[in-house]
Amino acid sequence: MGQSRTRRPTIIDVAERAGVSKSTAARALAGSSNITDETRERVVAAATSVGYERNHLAVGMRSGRSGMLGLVIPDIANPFWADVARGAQDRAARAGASLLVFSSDWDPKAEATHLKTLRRARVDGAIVNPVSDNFDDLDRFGLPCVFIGSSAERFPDISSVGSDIAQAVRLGLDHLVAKGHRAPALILGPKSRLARARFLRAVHEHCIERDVDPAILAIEDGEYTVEGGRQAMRRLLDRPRVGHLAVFAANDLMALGAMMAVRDAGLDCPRDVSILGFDGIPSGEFAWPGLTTVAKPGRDIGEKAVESLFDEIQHKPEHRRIYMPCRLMERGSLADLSIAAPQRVAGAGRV
Amino acid sequence: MGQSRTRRPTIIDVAERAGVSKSTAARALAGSSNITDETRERVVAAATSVGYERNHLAVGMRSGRSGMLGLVIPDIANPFWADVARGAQDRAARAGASLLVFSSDWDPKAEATHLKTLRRARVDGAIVNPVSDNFDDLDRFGLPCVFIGSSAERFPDISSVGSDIAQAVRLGLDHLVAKGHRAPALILGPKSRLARARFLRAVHEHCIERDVDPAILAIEDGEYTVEGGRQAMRRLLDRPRVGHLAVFAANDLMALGAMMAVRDAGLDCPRDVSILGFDGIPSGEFAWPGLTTVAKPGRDIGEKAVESLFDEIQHKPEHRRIYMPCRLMERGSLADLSIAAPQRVAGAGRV
DNA sequence: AGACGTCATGGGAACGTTACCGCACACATT
DNA sequence: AATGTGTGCGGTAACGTTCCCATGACGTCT
Repeated sequence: MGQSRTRRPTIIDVAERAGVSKSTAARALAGSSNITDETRERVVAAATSVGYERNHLAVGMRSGRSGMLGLVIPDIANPFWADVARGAQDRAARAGASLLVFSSDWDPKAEATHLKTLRRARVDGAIVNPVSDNFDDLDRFGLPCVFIGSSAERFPDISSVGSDIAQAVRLGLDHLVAKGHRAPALILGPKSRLARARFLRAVHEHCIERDVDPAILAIEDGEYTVEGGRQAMRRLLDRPRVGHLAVFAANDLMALGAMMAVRDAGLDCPRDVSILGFDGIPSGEFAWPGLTTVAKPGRDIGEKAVESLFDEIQHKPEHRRIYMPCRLMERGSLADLSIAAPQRVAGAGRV
Repeated sequence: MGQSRTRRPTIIDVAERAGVSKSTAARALAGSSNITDETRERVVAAATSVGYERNHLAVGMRSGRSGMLGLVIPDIANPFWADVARGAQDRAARAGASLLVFSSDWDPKAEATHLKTLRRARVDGAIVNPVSDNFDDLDRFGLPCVFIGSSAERFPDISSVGSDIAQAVRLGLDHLVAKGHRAPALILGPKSRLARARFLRAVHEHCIERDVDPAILAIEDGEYTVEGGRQAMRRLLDRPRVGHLAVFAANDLMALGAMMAVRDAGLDCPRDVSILGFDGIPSGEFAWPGLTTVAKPGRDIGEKAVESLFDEIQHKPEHRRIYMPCRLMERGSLADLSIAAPQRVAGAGRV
């Protein structure tokens, strides 16, 4: 209460109170080496009685390990990345480490600044969703690093954790086929993003396995936003088509935007148009109809990234590249053509 | 590239390269005191040439200031808290500080653990959404602290930042009245939560000012979740009523749950039931109809909390208690009875 | 019984930084 | 010419911890 402004007790205070040297006190508190039980108990008692708490700054300076990890993601306010952060945080806490979180806003300059801050703070390592193409600085100072997200593929030398896009796309397309949609239209992200290419490649592979010509698939691009999805869907609806339209969007926000565009056009989802999303953000649950989507394991990615980073810090790079499996969240945005009317299958795919 | 495993350069390396003592090097790098321009330039050149970066751990140990702040919130994966975290993070970064984020999951034990970790990490101060009623430990070690959220009111001695519930409720009720709903039903949180009492008190005051008897308002409780709101709405719909029903939910998730319950009952929002939320989470935008809500300024709260914490750290407690204004986000979940049919006003409120 | 190993403990250095003090020199003042 | 004043710089201590080595006591083996 009143003694707020006094100095925090150090190990020397503990040692004095226990009547031993600081070396002995340190040993007793560390728990391990040669110490009489009696001495250890006395030191521990002294420590709790003065309210001693080990100074991690000093430990870090002495040992070269700060016990802190850095996390640089585009935006902590984005639900997916918040989920990643949560997973990373929990995993780090379980190992007694703390997490320094920074948002780069997809800005390479901000990213560089944050990385500099992390190095100055002497974090033991960093997890980064890379925006910039240039990571010389990271290499130069030897900051152990693990990348997350699709863009990590640009850096083959660095360990990374991401979602298994191939498996996710397969999951989504299999589900579409099961519901009677053989050749869905695609709403993809901007051509500049690497994630787009990976997504498209996975779709192609799947189509070829199923003897569907990938070329017949309708494709529209847009920004990875609600508005981007809305506009892409609008263009899709403007195209000539027969029967039911199924759409696979590369991102939940786009899928939700697409849903809005369907409504704007006076059509009904899922009666006239089926929509499948990709991400698994909570908002999809509240849309009407609920958005069926392929959910990325954000939290698991965060956890695995931390584990991978620990390996990296200890110089045992067992796994260079980890892909986490996604799972399907079935809600109401897909019509089931296989039961209701098995004869009239997806628009462009047949006839 | 190859020189990864070499020791990071210290100020001594800089000093040697510049041909000065480390004191001089430190002075030159600090920028301030008596130094020839020529010497300073030489030191700065040496620093950049060896890639020197000041070790914050050492600085922290020497100065007693770690340059880090702690943030303990219920859940970083909750959109509102993520928004708070984002604001705090940005504000801290602007001041050259880093933020350590922890999620307590509304668990007092986890909260205590996180606070202990923060003290050990020697953060300069902490921002906490308090779960526990017992903060003796905080006082005892004199960790500068700022509280956020409604529950902060339990601790009158500690600075706090929160949303202005009274103003928010007034905003919501005024809007309801403007749309022709004089006496809305309320969906509130559990009786144990302080936020509930504050919300209800604000409603009462507003009603009395408007000559409406608060006792006539229908009230249902529930957990602050989608399911809680759904069940509360179900009970509300089971009650006898006349005409249009308007509902003010104390939380957006509950409001979305209520919306689902309306749909489950075969009714239409906003035709049969109007729903007003409170929080401003992004999901409200994607619901159908879009959720009209009173939005809390999460980001601003985070920023203000950091500023307040800086004041606290420097022992100038100018403002002990800050309430941030909320704003109305109008979307589609409220029927406008004032135009369409001004004669048949809200159910229980009249006649 | 003497040499040696084991074990609990104490003393000191080191991590990288900054604050303080002191020294030497230049210049202005009496 | 002797004294004060200011300025640029170097030396050293200190922050709190851990690690290494030295010391002394005790027990064991030949």
